[in-house]
Amino acid sequence: MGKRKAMTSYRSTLMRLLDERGYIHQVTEPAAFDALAEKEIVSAYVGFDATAPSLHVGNLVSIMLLRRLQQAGHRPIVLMGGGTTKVGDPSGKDEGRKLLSNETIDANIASIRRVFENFLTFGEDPADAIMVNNADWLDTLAYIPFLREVGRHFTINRMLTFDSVRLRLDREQPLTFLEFNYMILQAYDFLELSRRAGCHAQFGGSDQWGNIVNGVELARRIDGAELYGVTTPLITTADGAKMGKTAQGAVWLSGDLLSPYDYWQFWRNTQDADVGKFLKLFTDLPLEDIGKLEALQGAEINEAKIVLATEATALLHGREAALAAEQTARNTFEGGGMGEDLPTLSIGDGMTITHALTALGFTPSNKEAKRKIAEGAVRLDDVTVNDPALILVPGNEPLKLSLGKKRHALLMR
RNA sequence: GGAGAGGUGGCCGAGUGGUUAAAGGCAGCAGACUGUAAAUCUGCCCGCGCAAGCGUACGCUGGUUCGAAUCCAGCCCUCUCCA
Repeated sequence: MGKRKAMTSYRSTLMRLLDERGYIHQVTEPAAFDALAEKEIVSAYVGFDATAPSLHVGNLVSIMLLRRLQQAGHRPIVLMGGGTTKVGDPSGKDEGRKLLSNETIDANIASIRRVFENFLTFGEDPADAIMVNNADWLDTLAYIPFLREVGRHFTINRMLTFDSVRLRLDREQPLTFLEFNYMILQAYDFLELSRRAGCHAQFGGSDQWGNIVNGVELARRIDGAELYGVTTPLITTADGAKMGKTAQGAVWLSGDLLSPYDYWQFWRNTQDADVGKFLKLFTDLPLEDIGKLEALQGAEINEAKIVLATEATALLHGREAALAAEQTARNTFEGGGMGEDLPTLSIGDGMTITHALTALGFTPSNKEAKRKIAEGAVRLDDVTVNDPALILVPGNEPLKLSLGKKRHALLMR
């Protein structure tokens, strides 16, 4: 069963790479999987649910894990959860979320899949990534045959002990039979991918350990297949919070939902204590370079954060966009000036400062904008504004509107 | 189907007729200090409006009352135990 990463010396390129960069939390059979990865091209998958039109940084560890897999010469499989999303993962959530329509799920998948093209190479070669959708096999399952083939391998006794389920029961919150089936379907996915695509392993976050082990056991019982599971540590910030929240909400990977500049800023604001860890996980920089960067002390660590921000942004949005974001940030924060990558707002012939702040998304409401002005947090071209009724009039040069130290925008006609 | 408990702002959770836009905590935002860090301290934290003011809000719908999150009725939903 689950062993902590007891092994100190993996032999395969893959496992060494994963281990030294901090991706490994638990492995089902470390020695056997290590040996497999040394001897042949391994296919491994990560499942992604389609509950939103974009993935977010919380998914990034898994995505990077697939990237490492490919870098080590193996084959990543991206599983889109078109089928499982219709059921809903009960873990973590307090209550079952509202059911998404099939149309929404399909649209989400279409929107999500583009992100992977930035991190993985898809194609026909042995180590090229492929993408599959579990709706392809889940949607058409026949209930009774499925129960007889798969359902009989699951005991309720054991299912009730899983965190995702127990949490709900302990808190006396509802758990529907629909959601209760999620773990069975996910286990079945693993079996199905083993059969269809010769998949050897499943990766996932540490919260997926139970689900992954279920799949491993199911495939062994039904097919006698030897499958493996690897989980990543839950990535938290140094003070224990789950990473991935900003003022505007989740840190989306889609550029439509979060601009490259804002994405760059997210990484730039990393805590000191996390810089090394993040560089290893979220950039391709060699470990020697990372070692030097994380050794920087005091204010110098900011240079390491800039490298982190630029490298991480380059992976997702391309180097050009990353460098543009970096340049804008340098101009804005270090030069007291501005940069063209800042968010812009067209104010037409004039607009009150309150409305401009809200239109930019800096404040959630006009009321909040007024509060911020009253608090002295709002500046126009670096001069504090006191009048919430101030009307902004466009000039020849764009005006720089700032909220707090971090959020800046350009206003133009 | 029966008995009991319960549904309050992003979350947790007080509140049982007016002083309640609703205690407290968490999360969040801003200010000070800094390094676009952490920690700490301070302020803010439903919306619209320049403002006066207005509008929404305590599961839903009606009712009682000058006045309801608070009382009454019906309904919906959840949990626990029983069948």
